[in-house]
Amino acid sequence: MEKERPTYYDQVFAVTRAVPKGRVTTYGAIADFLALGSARMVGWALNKVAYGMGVPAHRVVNRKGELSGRVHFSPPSRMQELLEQEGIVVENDQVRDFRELLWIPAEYLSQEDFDED
DNA sequence: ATTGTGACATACG
DNA sequence: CCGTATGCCACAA
Repeated sequence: MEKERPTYYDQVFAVTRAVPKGRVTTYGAIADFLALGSARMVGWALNKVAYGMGVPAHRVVNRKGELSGRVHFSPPSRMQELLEQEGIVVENDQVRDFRELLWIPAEYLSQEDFDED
């Protein structure tokens, strides 16, 4: 077996997958939980997978609650549809009651508790 | 090693 | 609200 150390992607994927249905999180929140660098890395990592590994990337939005990453979906409207399927209301490319739907991994998960695999 | 890139965040004017 | 600047740092070439 080829030994593979956890890459930054895996961290982001794991946390993203941990986001409860009907909730959303932000790049900054994930980055903060990982305590690794910046939110940019999160979006960049998601771009590599883009739902390819079963990662609900549609639950990740920017700090304003906007679907900033929808352009990376196929089609872009896919992101909003997925969110609406989970009961999230999206208006003007922004999540309604985003503040209430926001799920911060750092407040629910522990780096010890969460495993990458 | 260096440069370019990026689904962000924050600060400033 | 908008544009600009800077920080952030993993990864590809």
